[in-house]
Amino acid sequence: MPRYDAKRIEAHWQQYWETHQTFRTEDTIPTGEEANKPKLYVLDMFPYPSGSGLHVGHPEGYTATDIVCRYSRMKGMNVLHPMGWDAFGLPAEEHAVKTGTHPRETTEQNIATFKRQLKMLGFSYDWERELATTDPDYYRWTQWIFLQLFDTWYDADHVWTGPDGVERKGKGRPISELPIPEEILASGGASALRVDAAGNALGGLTPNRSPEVSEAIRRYQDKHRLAYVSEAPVNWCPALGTVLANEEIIDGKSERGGHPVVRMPLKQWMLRITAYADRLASELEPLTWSDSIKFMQRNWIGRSTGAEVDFLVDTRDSASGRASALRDSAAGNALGGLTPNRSPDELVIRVYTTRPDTLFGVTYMVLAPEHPLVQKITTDKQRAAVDEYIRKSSLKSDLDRTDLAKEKSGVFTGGHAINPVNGERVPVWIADYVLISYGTGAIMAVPAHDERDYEFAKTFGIPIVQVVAPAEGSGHTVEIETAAFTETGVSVNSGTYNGLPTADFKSQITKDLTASGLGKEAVNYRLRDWLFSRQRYWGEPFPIWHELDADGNPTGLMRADSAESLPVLHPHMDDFKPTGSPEPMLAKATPEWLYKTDTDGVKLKRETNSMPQWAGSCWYYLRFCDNKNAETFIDPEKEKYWLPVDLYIGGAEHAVLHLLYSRFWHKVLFDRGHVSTPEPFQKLVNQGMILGEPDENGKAEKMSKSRGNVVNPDDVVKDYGADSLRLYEMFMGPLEQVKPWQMSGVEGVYRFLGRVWRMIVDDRAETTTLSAAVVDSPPAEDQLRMLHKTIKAVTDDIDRLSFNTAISRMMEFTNFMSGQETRSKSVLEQFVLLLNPFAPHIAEELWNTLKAPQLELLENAGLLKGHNVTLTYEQWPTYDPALLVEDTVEVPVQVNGKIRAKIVVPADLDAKTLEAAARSDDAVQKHLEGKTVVKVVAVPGRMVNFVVR
RNA sequence: GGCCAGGUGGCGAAACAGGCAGACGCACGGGACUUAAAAUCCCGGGUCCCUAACGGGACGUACGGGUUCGAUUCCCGUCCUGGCUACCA
Repeated sequence: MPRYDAKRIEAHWQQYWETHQTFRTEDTIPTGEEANKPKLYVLDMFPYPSGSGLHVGHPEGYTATDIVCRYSRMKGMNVLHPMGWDAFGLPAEEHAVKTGTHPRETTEQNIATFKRQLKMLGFSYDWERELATTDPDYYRWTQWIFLQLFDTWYDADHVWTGPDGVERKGKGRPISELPIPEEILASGGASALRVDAAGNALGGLTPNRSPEVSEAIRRYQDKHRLAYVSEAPVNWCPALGTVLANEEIIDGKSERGGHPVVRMPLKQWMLRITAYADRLASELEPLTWSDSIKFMQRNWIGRSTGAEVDFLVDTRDSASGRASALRDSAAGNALGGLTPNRSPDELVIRVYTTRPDTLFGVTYMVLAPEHPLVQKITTDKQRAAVDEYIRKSSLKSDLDRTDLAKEKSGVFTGGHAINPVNGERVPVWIADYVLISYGTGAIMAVPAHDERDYEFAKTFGIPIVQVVAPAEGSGHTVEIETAAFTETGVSVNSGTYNGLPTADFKSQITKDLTASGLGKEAVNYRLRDWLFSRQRYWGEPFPIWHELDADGNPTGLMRADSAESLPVLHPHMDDFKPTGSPEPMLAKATPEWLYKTDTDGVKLKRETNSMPQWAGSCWYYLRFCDNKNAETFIDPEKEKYWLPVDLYIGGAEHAVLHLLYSRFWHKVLFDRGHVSTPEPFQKLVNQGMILGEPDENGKAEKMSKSRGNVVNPDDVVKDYGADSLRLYEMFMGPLEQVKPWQMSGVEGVYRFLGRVWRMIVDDRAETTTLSAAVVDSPPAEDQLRMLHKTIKAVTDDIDRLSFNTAISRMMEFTNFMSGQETRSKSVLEQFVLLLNPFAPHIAEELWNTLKAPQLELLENAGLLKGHNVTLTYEQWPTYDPALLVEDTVEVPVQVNGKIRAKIVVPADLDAKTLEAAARSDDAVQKHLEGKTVVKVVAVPGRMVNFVVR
């Protein structure tokens, strides 16, 4: 009993918190007195409950948020601090393939383990709000949000003012409000059919419209939805049995497991995140996120501005041998004399460039091997070589393609195109350094001013024409024989444009191209639409049906499940083995699950893809505010009260994926009026990774099973207790920094807690009683001053999430106080309150020991209630600034910047007197002897510096 | 290659606004208590030099320059480490 017994104390208080629901946040929005409390929503990135249990990396962020929450409760805030499980995902399904255990069973076991471990660490979560993305009550609403995406199109020109009062351009609107082009409305033969598309929720169908027109409208709408089906080359991973998003592929291999990935065309669900690219980039600005994360997001979105330029194909050497459409006058005029109203059989290569000012330097063009024009412009002579190149590059995985990055490859198609600015005939090549998925899939190559083009031109002996010269005084030099010049400058060899600075040239040529119909300003994004379907079992089924014709073939038309019919549950399955083909797992479901006939007699087949793991994590922070609501995904009042998340802490590995997807969904919900804030996470902090224990060379590596350096929180808690683990993880160093684990450091904070214990408790007594040194009398002045210094330091440190320094200040307090023969009880009580956010179990125990007489009185009077016992809702200590002022200070005295003496003077001594005091010091005089003082700098209370010669 | 973050004792680190570099902790050394050990408590410490000692001096925050009375802190250049990204036209 007398010794600091972490195990007993922690078990007792965890039990207490549980039975008294100490950390329960009221489900209703506070009213009356309570409404004056500021709200604080503090969120952890919820974990994937893996089979291996909690890792010491998890409690790092969780402890940080827990400190903020416990501190804020004591500051009188209404705190929301929930926890849940990102529980869909491949490992549970892979386990099912191996053992036949249903993924739900594995998932539930893993959740139980995680929950036990988190409770063991004493985090102050409101467990009433627990949720798992795999709960039907949860994914019902994931499916519902998908239907919102399915029901939304992006109106890029719509100018509107959101509930936040900010004017925006571009809005997600109901698909029923999508304007239908006249030619579609007229396509059914019925002339001038007037349609009020806005009036109809379901596909804009009106009874007086011909079936052909209705179908055309539906197909048109389907092309504009934020959730749409597209057939495109995607990343198929045979080992995982699923397609993967670009974001999930690293160096041509799957991020999970490192399996090879091949590209093949497949029909897949896509989410139109590119529509929100601009807003996702620009609305990042006001958020309190680290610059590096903002930068990574902006980079991922990769907005660039430039121009699209049309190059007419010179058909005289095309394989088809068609009559030339090229006017021979082409070369005559500045802009090639090409007229905008071209004949339909002319072939045009449209390129995207950020440097339209280098158009005069184009010496060849490149199409991506997959470009649709390749076949048309390839000459018979080159056909064999071109086909061979296409075949080879299609076989290459992305990995091979990047591996070969150093060596440029490509083949001449035999075709030529006409440079619109000077009418020159330029050869057209294909090469895999041009990607079909970016820009137009074709480039104009300017070897003189682009490194990649330069390298390619050198490899294949293509001419290099310099059209930009360094601006005068820029300090740049050009040696076009050895390297490309990629800087901006002044144009040369560019006809009438000569002498223009790059920026001016860009805007001028873009204007001229636009005027002649040969080009236009264009914006491009690195960001691609989000591939949203997977072929696995353990993910959310899509709430979508495909219409079948009389023969049972899909017509390409779709129907959505009604919101009321959700959730779409998983079918029962015994066999979880991947099909080995891109055929989804759910296609193996029973016919009852797969097929139905709708009320209008149309046969329907279920969508058998499932959603990716990102889906559930895109909106969980919303559901925490109202996790039991059966009517809607979140009550609008609760959403308004709790959102946005005030502090979000998690690993930097989610810098672009989860955090971008989540923001995208949130913006769609915002546009559709379901949430009131444009952004979900106001402040974001990334904790640094915890590395393994350093080896004998002092080198620390990432924890991993294969290195055998994984630290299990269970073991640490067993040996030292949860308070020590929490304290150590915060004491290691700054939260955001990468730092190595050192078990001896845990020992150190454990010793500190022992000192705190003995500072207050008599560790030789039979029961937990106060140390004889603790006296119930007014504190001595130095104790009081130490306390107030500590209160200020700890408070300031928590406010800036500097937990390591907060702990060291509490250590200083303890070192000082332990040395005092009598310790004021009131001072110790205040200190225990400061300790509480960091080491809550021992703090509760000490608080109750210090408060025992008062508590006993209350108990005898029958007034003892839960919140009288726990210190959770005690007021956070405040400090008196007057007590922090020292009477005297030690001031360093420098001579020529070198410290020669330290003098003790009254703290408020003015500069003149301070200088005199410094000058009279013996050591200073010695250094001033025989020298001339040219200048004296005296800063009251800080320092004195004599400048001598 | 590009971008971001960082480089301070044997180690993790601190110095928040240009003003005493190394708080706090670990490891280490010495001492007390003990039959002994553990636990606990006390003391010590950047490096080098001078001194028997008290004490004193020089150097020191990756490296080289600069601004300043004064630089770990600001500026320029170089090197190294970690992270992200990678033919995005």
